[in-house]
Amino acid sequence: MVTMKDIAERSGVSLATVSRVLSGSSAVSLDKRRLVMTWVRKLDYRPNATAQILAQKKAFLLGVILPEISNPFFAEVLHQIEAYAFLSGFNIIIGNACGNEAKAVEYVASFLSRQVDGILVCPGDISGEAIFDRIPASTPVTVVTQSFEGIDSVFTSMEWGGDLVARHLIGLGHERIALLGEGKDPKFVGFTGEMKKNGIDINPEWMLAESPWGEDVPANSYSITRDFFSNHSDGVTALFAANDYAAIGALHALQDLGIRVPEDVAVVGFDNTYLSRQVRPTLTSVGQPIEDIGRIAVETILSKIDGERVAEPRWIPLEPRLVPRESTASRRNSS
Amino acid sequence: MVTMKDIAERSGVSLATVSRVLSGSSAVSLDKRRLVMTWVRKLDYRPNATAQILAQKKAFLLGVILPEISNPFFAEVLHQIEAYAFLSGFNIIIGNACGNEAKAVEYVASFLSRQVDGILVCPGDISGEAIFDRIPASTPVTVVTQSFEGIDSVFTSMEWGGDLVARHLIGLGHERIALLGEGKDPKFVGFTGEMKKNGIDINPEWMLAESPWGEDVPANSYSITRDFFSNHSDGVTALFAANDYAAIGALHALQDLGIRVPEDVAVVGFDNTYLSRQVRPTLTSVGQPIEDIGRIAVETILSKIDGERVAEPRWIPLEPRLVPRESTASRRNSS
DNA sequence: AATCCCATTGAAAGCGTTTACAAATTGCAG
DNA sequence: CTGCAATTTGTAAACGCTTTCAATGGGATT
Repeated sequence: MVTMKDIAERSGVSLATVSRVLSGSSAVSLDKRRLVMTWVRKLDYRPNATAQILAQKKAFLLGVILPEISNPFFAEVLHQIEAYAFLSGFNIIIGNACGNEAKAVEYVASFLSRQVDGILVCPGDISGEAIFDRIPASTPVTVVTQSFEGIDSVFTSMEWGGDLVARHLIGLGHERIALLGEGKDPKFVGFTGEMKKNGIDINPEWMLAESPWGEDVPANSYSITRDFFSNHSDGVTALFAANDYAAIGALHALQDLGIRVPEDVAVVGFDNTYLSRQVRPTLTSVGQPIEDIGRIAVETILSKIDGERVAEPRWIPLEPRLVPRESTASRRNSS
Repeated sequence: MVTMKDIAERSGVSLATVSRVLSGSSAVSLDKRRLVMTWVRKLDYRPNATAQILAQKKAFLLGVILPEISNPFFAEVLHQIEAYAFLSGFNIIIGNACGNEAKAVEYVASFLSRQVDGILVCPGDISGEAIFDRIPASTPVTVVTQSFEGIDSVFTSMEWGGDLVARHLIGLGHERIALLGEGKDPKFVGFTGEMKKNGIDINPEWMLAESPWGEDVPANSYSITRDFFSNHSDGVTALFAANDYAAIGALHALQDLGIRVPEDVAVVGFDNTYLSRQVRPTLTSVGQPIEDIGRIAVETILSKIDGERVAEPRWIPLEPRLVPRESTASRRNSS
């Protein structure tokens, strides 16, 4: 490997001068600069980032903790983070927690040891506590995709998403709407709140309870939906599922019962996964503004890295987007 | 930050002794060892990985170049690579090329500058040349997911995948089979080869040409398939698509024409994406052994990092898996 | 008691940068 | 010319660790 020392010797200048030429940190006479650059090119010199980090105490490295890379949503978040970090000259080192808190903690330790300039954390289903406890105050952190007490957070407001669905369905004339998921889910809270504002109450019996994150979500929601609509459908004209997987299970259940979507029952999913575009009928869904999340998360942490100290943690809720598709096409037109 | 020097001072021993205790590289008397460890714990000492890298010339870092993280397939490959790297104590630094060769090259430069121990490259659709040219022979590389002239490669044999499809369809009694994709695609080469071995020729007219990687693949394959089957379906009883996206477009086309799948026409996809499980009917597909790819890729590069020098590059073709689903259910049972 | 060996330890030289400080050179006003 | 500031350059000390080499000391061996 060719080092600065080699360049210095060939050019007959000191190490400091070479460093100055390379970094542009202070003026160097034109002739020496040219001389040095000539040798830099001739020997194809590449700086050793490790040595630079040690000397400068700046690594241009961001650690990213993810709950599960192979989940397309987080893969996309990572993609956006990477894109914006790249623009700012930062590299990304990843830690995939796999729902394993100990692994996440170990990754955090690695990151700190490697002198990362900051850590972005997508906690996913593991509690953040253990992670944040091990990050010293001197290392910037921001939570991505969720909000966390006392820590800068960039996330989508799920309540807001529920609002959007409510307004969308109200606009289409629906008043009797079943919910598929967990009642305390913020999106349902937002949804019922917005409905109530419009004088519409959601019957608690239409809350088809299901954990949206377990194994084999589509199959579960299939059977739950099938049960509901074959027994006591109760005049329900729309179904709002906690996510696209659940929505698709429901869709299949309705189709198997001979219930037409959207003519008889409209279906709304959540997350706007690419499934929602592939299924028939295509599925109305609510998407997170992933690009914004990534960009703003990176901006937030870079501003802290650049020394900005803000008194209190910033919570940045972002607005989701409703993407209307066939599964909620207007009833007037279709039936 | 507390450094080894602090530990040394508190314990009243030399830096060298602290280093020896921490690394276990050579014997230290029990009392000093205990003394040092006491202070290590008391001060919560954390080694500075950057300094270690500089001194040891080993970074325990793997660079991974990906064509597109948000593609679920590559996300899963990354996941597996991460899993095995983690077990060996290696961290992963990622570079997302986004089909942009210049970006890939820039990432490679970053990685080298950071003294990564090795680079795993998924070239995707960009030509590897430019990348490999910039990696000095001293840095281990292995290609993942594809094979590349003169470089260690871990990949799925697509010919083999074509074989599997051929045998599967033959076993179900199909003889007139349309192909949806590019004729020179290795999987089709494998397929036609295996068919020929069984005395079955594929009519060139049944080769429904389509680029499987462009924009809006499902829509394209939809119209191509629809054209074919509405005009001159020619007794074709099965369709083998180059990937699941294309297969799903075809599926919808057939359904819209009132052609039953699998009773009238069987459909086989490729890649075994999670779409294949969600679509109705569920889609028979051929999956890559992603876990094996990740594991073997990591094993391969680690063995090179550990100094193993093999004369000639290793090409490691892996066997794909055919996953039979509803779209090729036996015709005897169904019709 | 002298010799040798081994286990333990410390001093110091790296690893490849940056940077504070000082020295040398230049230009220019007095 | 002399003095002074500004510019350019070099020296050397960090940065935090590993590792070579030599030194020390205590047994065991003769």
